[in-house]
Amino acid sequence: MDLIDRKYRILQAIIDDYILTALPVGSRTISRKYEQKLSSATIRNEMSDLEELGYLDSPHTSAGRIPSNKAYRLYVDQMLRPLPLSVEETEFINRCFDRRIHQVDDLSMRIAKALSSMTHYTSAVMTRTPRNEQVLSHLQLVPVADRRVLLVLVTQSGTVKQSVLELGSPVAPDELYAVSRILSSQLEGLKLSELPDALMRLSGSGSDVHEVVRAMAEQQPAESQSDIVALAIGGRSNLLSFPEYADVDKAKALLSVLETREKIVSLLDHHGEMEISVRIGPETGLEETRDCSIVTASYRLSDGRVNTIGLIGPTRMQYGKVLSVLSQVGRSLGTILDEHDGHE
Amino acid sequence: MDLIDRKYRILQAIIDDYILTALPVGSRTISRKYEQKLSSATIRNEMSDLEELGYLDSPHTSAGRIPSNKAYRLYVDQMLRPLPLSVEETEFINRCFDRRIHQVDDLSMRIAKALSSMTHYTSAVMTRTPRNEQVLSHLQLVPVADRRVLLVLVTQSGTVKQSVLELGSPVAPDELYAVSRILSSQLEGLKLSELPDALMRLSGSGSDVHEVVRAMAEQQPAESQSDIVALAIGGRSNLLSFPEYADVDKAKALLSVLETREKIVSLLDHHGEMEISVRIGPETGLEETRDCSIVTASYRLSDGRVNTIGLIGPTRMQYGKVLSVLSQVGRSLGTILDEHDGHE
DNA sequence: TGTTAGCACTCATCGTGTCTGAGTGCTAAT
DNA sequence: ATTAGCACTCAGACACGATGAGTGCTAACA
Repeated sequence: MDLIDRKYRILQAIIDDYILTALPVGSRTISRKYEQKLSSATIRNEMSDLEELGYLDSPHTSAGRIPSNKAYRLYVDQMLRPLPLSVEETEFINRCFDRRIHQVDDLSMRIAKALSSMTHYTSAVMTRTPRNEQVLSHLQLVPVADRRVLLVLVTQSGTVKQSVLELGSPVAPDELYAVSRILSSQLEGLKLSELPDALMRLSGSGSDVHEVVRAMAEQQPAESQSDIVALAIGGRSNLLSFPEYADVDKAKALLSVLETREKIVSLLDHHGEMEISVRIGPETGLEETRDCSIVTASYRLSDGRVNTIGLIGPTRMQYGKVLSVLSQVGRSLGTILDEHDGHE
Repeated sequence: MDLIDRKYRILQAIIDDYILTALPVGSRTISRKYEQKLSSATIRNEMSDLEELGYLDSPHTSAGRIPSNKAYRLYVDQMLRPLPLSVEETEFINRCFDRRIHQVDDLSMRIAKALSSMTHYTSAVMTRTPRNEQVLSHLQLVPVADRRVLLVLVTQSGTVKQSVLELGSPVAPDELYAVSRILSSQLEGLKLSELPDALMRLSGSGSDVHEVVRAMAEQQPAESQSDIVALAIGGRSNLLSFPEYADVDKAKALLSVLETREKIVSLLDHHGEMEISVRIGPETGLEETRDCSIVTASYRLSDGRVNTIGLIGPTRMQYGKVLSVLSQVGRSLGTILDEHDGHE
């Protein structure tokens, strides 16, 4: 269904205006601000057609029209002119990455803060480290109590994973360091997914080693299936500025979702092929976000980790800006992380 | 200024009622629900006195009274009867700790979730690890790029700290592992605060070691002053249920504070001697929280770490319940962490 | 002297009715 | 095909009075 040029332009004008103001837009507005050659009556006819085609909704008889999800879809897929970032914005992004990144652990948080402060939406930064592609770089046991040991696993991509082991019998601290060295040299270089098998093979060793191996083997199955997922959320309170969340209950429902780790992850995980994905309304997959849009950018790093950054806001989102910001930040982040990765 | 018994009881009734309903409470309500021996007129006289004494405010002429901060202070300090937790609640808390704590990293988050789901307020869990009391247990270098190295420090209390070093000249991965071993054996057992000095002494060693030592020494000063602070926040959206935040702007202002790490830390850090502290309104110290109350419980663990758990809500907080929950959870948490700590 | 009944007064809230203005759809003229 | 004109709709703003929960004060009472 091709829309003839004029309808197309009018629809675009309506969407642009509504994104800006959040107010239903009427024929007169379009005629004055966007299509001065045409009278409001003409616009009215076109709008009526557009409504019939499913691109517009009217909240009630005598309010203007608002774009439907179908309209946003069209807008994102075909009407979007890339909005170049301003010099200030580019500089802002660069400054974020420019700084020496000494604290790895809060890099995600810094990016999330930057994303949300630039766009005024809520941002998420997720790094998914697939367990079965990660190679163990070092293993360290730290005594915390008689029968309790902290196990620290460091992978070659720099991910650190801690867990607590419950030993059947106490092991002296000095012994533990010896065990650390033995296990570390035995297991280094293996993929995390190979650990269970390797542990099986080791279970015949000296008694202290055996004890630790047993404890590791015991907790391994529970963990080995799931990837390691690091998550940072920024600018939650930004959502409260939008008139669509003037109703506190709506706001609460949405913010609750943003407190549930699994839900956020499910929102960020899209299984499409695209690097950048825009999901509108119900496409987001969750009931609670049926009138939000989510834009995500995903990059697979050379060590198998997948980095996803995303923004969530009302369907009336500034898609142009959001897309530019995400792709720019995504690019910078990909570069810096892959450099990190030894393939600079 | 001692309040005679009756005034005292009436004030208590007013506070109780207001905490429950959030509605200004009138003389008639008190006379019917709390002091049936007295007529509303008598209550009126007493309330008038209480207002003059600064314990009550009236929003406007004909709208009942609401407790002032001074009243809450008195309430917390003198009127509070400890509210025992129900069986279900105690069990709920136990279940949180009962579970094998394999994932150390999300213990805080689990506690925060539990606190906020039990109280319907917003919770915070903070663990402050003072750098100068922590003993290094292991040091590991992981190559991430030619001139970039991930430094992982593990302390004897099980805290893991990562940072990225920028090397002046590239070091081969194999070399790096050798350096790891050397440095680890040299530095193990030292306090983190002793690292800078120790690094000075080591700077004469082999060239690769030297390079790493230099990079560590370079970033050390920036970090060595500040403690390592881990923070988890739970139930932010709970705040939106309270009528005091029906106004989205107020809600936004408060939620913004809860997105600023430093502000949260400043709210949780109180320098009193008490294990449990209740701060009301302006006592919280931040402009943005001038009509909130914050209750915190702090426990110093035997290895020097300080654990603080806290709840934030409107000044009209259920102090009784909050205090019981916090002290119960604090106790359990202290136990489990100190057991962790080798002193089981 | 402390307590209470009674009364005048205040003021937020709620429902009602009216008005206004932005919007639409339709029809007839250009 | 476009537009001017007109009747119609409907949310939002405003004014108005009624309601009722509250107060303070005074005078009577135990």
